[in-house]
Amino acid sequence: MGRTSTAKEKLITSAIELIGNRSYNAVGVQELCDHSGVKKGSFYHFFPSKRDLILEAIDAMWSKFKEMMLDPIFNSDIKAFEKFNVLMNKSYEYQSSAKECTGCVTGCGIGNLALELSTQDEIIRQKIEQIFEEWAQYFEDVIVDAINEGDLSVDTDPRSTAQAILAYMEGVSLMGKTFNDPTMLSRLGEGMVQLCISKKKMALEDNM
Amino acid sequence: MGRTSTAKEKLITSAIELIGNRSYNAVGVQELCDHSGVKKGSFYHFFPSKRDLILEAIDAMWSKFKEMMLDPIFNSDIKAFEKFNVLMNKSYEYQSSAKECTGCVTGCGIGNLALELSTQDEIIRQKIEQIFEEWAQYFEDVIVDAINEGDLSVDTDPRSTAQAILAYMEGVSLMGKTFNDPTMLSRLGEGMVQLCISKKKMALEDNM
DNA sequence: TATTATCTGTACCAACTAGTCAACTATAGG
DNA sequence: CCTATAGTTGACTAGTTGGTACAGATAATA
Repeated sequence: MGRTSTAKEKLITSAIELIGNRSYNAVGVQELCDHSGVKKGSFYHFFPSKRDLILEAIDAMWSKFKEMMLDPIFNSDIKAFEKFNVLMNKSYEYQSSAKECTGCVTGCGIGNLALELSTQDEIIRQKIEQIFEEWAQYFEDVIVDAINEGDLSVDTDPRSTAQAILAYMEGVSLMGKTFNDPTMLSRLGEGMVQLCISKKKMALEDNM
Repeated sequence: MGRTSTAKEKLITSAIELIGNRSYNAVGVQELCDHSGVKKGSFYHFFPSKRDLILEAIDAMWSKFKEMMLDPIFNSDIKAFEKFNVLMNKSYEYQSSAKECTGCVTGCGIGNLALELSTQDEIIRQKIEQIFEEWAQYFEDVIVDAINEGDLSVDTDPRSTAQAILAYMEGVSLMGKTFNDPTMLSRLGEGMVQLCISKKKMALEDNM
């Protein structure tokens, strides 16, 4: 019964694109509507508020990121350790094409929203916190694998190492965006592996 | 001649506080004026636009950060390597008190603005790029020292290592803000040192 | 084909936005 | 003490913001 519509999907897509390129507060409801060819009445038919749109857009971004980046890499049979490098390379390619397309390195859409909104909207903060937790879990699993394969010291703390790598990725994205230079991602990408070295191993090394 | 005024300083201080806690676009000129007890007319007497205020506020933030954090640490005679840990600890303390005071980990004020405005305002982007360049220089000098003191392999690339450490700091701040948990800074702080280990040394280690 | 839930278009709103302006006041320096 | 100058004030604008109201259009189903 009733009619069907693609307005909701179009609005979410536009939100990811426009807000991803600028910021949540810099993009208005009207612009979102114009860009997706949807009238305001439809906007508020599907979303109680702009905030509800961004909430759904964040979910969509995360799903897309998992589907296109994390799952293909982390479910593959690449050597555990190498997965981080592959992820960084894919990120580099993504930011490169973003720059060619829009003139700007846009960084990590989720990280951008995290910094903009964490102190202003507790629900959004919690949502992104949960995403980061899930994201770090991908890394943690790989680190555990690497330990089991003997590529990483048994003294490595998988959880905090995973968080450190995620922090580093976000930091590198931030630098890439600030310098508007995608090569930052590939040049600094190597650091990810270094974050895996445990302190114990470093101590051993000191005595070499 | 004419009268004197503290309005300009008060506005800059308020901008650092309010925009630092929320975001550039989330804080209006009126609120800035109310918070600093300055009338709008005076605002536009001192600043041609809101954007000009943030430009000066960024300079003030950076000066204050250098004066209170970077200079005391990096001009001290602490062992080169240890300086990174001291910086992270001081950052942890700063974010802890921010949380006790406002309820929120605010992260790095400069990094926050970088992500919010880099794609929207080229001048601001360049300003922050330059700040990051200067900031990384502090790190680079220390790394060169550490190499000379024999604490770091001669194969270490000081410049890209310095950038990696800065990226990591910014990423850890982002995580701390997203999790609203200052202890993130101290727990992940150790990773800074690991980023200094050169690949050559890692290769040696692999053959152990 | 009629029904009915679903969706769309338009006109609207109050609140807020950054920014303007001219009249006013205080004071530093001669 | 004067006065040029720097700073203050509050009322004002024009445009935008997120959000609302609701009549009318549309199409999936029965």
